[in-house]
Amino acid sequence: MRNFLDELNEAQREAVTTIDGPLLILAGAGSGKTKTITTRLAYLIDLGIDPASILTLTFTNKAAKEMQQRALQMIEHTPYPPLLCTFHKFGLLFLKFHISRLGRDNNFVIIDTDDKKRILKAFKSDLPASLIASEISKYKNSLITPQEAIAAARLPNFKTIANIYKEYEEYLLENNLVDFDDLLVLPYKILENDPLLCEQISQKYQYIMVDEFQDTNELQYRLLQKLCSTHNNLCVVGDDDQSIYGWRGANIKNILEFPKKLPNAKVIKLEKNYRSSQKILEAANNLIAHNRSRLGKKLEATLERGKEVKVLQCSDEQEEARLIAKRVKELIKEGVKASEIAVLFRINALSRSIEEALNRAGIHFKLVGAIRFYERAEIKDIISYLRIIANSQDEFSLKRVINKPKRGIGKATYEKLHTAAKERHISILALLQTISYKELSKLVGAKNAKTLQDFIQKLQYLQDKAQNSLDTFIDAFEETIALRKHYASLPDGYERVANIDEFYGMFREFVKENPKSSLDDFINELSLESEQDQIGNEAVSIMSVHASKGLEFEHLFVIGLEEGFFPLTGDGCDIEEERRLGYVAITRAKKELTLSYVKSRFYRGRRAYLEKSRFLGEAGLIPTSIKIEKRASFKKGDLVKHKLFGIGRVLGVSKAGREFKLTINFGGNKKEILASFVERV
DNA sequence: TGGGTCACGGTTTTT
DNA sequence: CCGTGACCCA
Repeated sequence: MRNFLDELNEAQREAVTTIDGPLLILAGAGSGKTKTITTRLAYLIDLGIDPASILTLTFTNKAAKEMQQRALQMIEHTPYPPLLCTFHKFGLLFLKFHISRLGRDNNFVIIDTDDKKRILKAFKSDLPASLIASEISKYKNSLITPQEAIAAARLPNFKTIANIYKEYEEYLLENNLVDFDDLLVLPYKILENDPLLCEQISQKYQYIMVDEFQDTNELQYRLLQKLCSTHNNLCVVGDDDQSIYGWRGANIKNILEFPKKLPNAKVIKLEKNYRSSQKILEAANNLIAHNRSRLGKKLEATLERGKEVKVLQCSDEQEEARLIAKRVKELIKEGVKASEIAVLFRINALSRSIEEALNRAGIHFKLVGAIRFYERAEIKDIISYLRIIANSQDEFSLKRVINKPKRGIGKATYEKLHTAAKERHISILALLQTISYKELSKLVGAKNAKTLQDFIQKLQYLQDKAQNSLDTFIDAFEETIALRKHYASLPDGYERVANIDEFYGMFREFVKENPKSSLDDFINELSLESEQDQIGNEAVSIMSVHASKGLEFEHLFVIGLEEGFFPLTGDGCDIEEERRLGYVAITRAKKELTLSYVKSRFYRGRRAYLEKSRFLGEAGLIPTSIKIEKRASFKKGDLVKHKLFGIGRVLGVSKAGREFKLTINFGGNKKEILASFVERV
């Protein structure tokens, strides 16, 4: 153990050896955060603390996996490893043991966001399912019940949403489904209702660590409070300057106010940076210093001065992409590994020109986090099949696959089955399993009845197979359902077939490694799995700034540093969060950093003329021109044309924020209009 | 049932 | 400009 401590700097060592009471480790970008956490874990165990009493929570599977690996390397003599997993995985484990306290069976199935929307769509409403989904998520994360939501709703739209929320919850309960929010909400409710259990659990986990604490939402924070209610041994690690998930509910106050909320909390700052050159850190420090709500810390360089940060000015996105591709090619020629090069952008729409230019230059690249594996239609099809095989109540999965591959069972037939099942208060599958052929043909016609009976027989056969011989299950699955064959017959099926093969392979591997597990276990494991970890060795990575968090590259390009794109302005824009995004982007770079902007960019079918980003000036990369007061392009007496009102004459000009407002006389009709909405005649 | 056409709207993403 | 979803007709 000694030697592990010797490898740490002073602040890191203090963080590792402070083990009692609340502790906030403010870990700047590239400051050895993972090393500190994993060493702390090893240290605790080395002190003789029971690994079973240590809990470490992360946000992503990737982080959990990485830490697990690194910690295990350090811990040599432990009978069992400490629990280190995502919040959601912890919730899942908890529910497997305790969901019975809510009167529910622990063979529940986890649904993902896509499934959620599918369910919501079935409750017809004119509001988009995605909106309803996010509103429901907000309710859940604020621990508001459907009844409370209905009672509080004033506006008609909110009433609709609240009512759908109620129906949705009933649907989940009926089908024994659990959504991602439930994995946290339900454990919280259980702990809230049962103080004795809460105390027991808190006693069980004497030492709790949380990674990326700046990304916790309200519910996660409250769950943590429950978990450490008896001891307050809560060590949180994070960086307020890297909080970039406010828009999805992360509450930056959790980290900003941690010292205030827990007055005896110790705060340790890790400010020594081991990743980037001095020049790069300077830019990062300069930029983030413009934020007001932060705990305040400054990255200190340990590496050499390095190259100047480059600012690349281009006329348009074509040139920008071409110049970057050219430089990337040079780097590769010089022997730089492609995996050490990345191009980042604020919004995915900007990736296109880069992709094209890299393609043209013959550079291998990988678009990180575009469409996720398990969100692909073909994979979701298989998963849906697996779900109905594992849990025959699962109606929405059935809906997805009942006509896949096409069997001629369309919407109309499905509706007939749905109403018939509802009348009898059973699931469609149960209906199909019990109904006689005669009755079924009366309901949907002889041809469909035959198809459905055949379908149900296949499912029953597979259900049997899943229970008795999971090792050969997946082969039996392809034999009976023939999804792979189906996709292979489609014109663009090549990639889909490859995905299906990969999935089948994953399944076989899982069964091999977990011989005692059930199909249910596989599905649950899968729902929490993502695969953003495979960043190719041979390829240049191109990705959004969000997707780059936690990664590092020797040579980094950040494109689109223009007002309106980065920072991305618009309604609900949080300029400080945008700045933190800029900070995250810059601090990904180790040796060489290039920031580019264009004068004009083709976007949404039109060419937009843009100003360079204020971040360039704030980072001290270009001289901050003393703000020249923007002059109005119109004056009194000018003739102008408006799309709707036609031609008019300017009567007056006034300022409206960064813009100018014109008073215009359209044939006796006086209007106040922003200058950007009219053009000179 | 399912293929075709048109209108519309459009950040960032993990579990 | 491009993908999605609603709607219509064979």
